[in-house]
Amino acid sequence: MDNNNNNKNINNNESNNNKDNLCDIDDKNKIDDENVLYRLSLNPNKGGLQNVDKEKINKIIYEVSKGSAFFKNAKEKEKAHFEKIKEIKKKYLFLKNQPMEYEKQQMKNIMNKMESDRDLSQYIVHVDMDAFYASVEELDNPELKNKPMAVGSKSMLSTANYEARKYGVRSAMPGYIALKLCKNLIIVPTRFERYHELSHQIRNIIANYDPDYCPASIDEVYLNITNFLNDNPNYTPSKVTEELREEIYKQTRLTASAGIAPNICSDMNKPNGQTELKNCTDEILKFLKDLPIGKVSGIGKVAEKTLNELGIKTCGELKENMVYIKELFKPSSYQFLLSASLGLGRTKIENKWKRKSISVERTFSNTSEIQKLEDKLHEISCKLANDVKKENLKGKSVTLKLKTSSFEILTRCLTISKYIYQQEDLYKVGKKVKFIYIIFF
DNA sequence: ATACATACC
DNA sequence: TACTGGTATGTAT
Repeated sequence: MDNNNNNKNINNNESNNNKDNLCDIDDKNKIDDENVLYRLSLNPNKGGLQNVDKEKINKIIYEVSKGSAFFKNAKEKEKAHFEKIKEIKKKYLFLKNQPMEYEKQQMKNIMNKMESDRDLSQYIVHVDMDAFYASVEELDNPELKNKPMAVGSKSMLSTANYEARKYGVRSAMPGYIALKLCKNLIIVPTRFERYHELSHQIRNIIANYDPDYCPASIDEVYLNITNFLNDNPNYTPSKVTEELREEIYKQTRLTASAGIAPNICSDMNKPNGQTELKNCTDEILKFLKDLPIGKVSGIGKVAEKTLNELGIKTCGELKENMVYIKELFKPSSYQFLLSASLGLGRTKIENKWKRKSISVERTFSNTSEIQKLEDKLHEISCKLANDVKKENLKGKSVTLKLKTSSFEILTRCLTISKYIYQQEDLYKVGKKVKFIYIIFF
């Protein structure tokens, strides 16, 4: 959903006060609140909120959050990450002083090989609905259209309409903070059934262009229009995409944005409307050169910061530094970053999704009363048994997750010898999962 | 196999 | 008053 969009837009422009100077390791021994705010996507320096009084908004957000347990927890995590970064930086400085001639040549070979394997034959489109939940609510209640409105609750918002965004309200923001920013904000509760209904409708339209489309979330789909283009030679990729978006609008009165690219690097960024990246290596590399790494799907706040601290801010810089990345990161991270730096994604769209887990979680007010906790366990085991039954599933590994009042997450897992699916069994195993241990230690 | 962190929407 | 909920994957032990 647009969660991601908002976060990704808050990217690092010139605002980084760390100067990514590799010699200032010791100066940066302290974690200031600004770092924590960035971790929470609330960095006062970063934008993403056009035409708004950023300073005022960020001040309000900071004032509301700073003393909270939530903020403290984030600060602890930030500290831990900072220690990790220090280690990586040390190694990096060492490597920078090595000639690395052999490794550099090797990296060139690897990249050349990957470049020659690049598949430019496919046209992949990524379709993403605009402010989906909020747009659906406006659709069903047009009175909301010109008023600041968000979908969710006082605890958490899923998405906000554009009117609300003017005030700095956005997805993944607690509703009570949003209300501080915009006291007239209307908060509408979620209606998942309705969103799913429309999601279905939209997918049916998309199926006309690629019956093997792949849903990425409730409001996002990948499709391969190569066959459609072959069957309809009078179309261009952007014409297909335009028509597809128009068709969605005609049938649902909802708008969508889309990216067109030769592989799934189209999930790198999604501005409004549609953007086409031509099936041409030079175009791709040009596009990537100045693309902030944080825009890459799969690089979140933490990885972005780690790389930024190494002086790597764009995919172009990432590509130049891959020799070092190979040494500094674990193999799978290295592989991922290498592909990202070259703008290589999957060229095939697989929609044979198989679920690997199913879960239910609920947040409740602080308590250490054993009875209340057991009641909660009962409640979630009922919901879980219900969901499991609906999908005709069974499993033999049960994980219990507990969030403390200080926002620490504890998990304990128990794998048993036979598959279970009934509520009573789920509850029993849930209780066995070192439950007492979690609570008291 | 288990615990925890990160990422995405 | 109040910072979600669901799924996947990576990393460390």
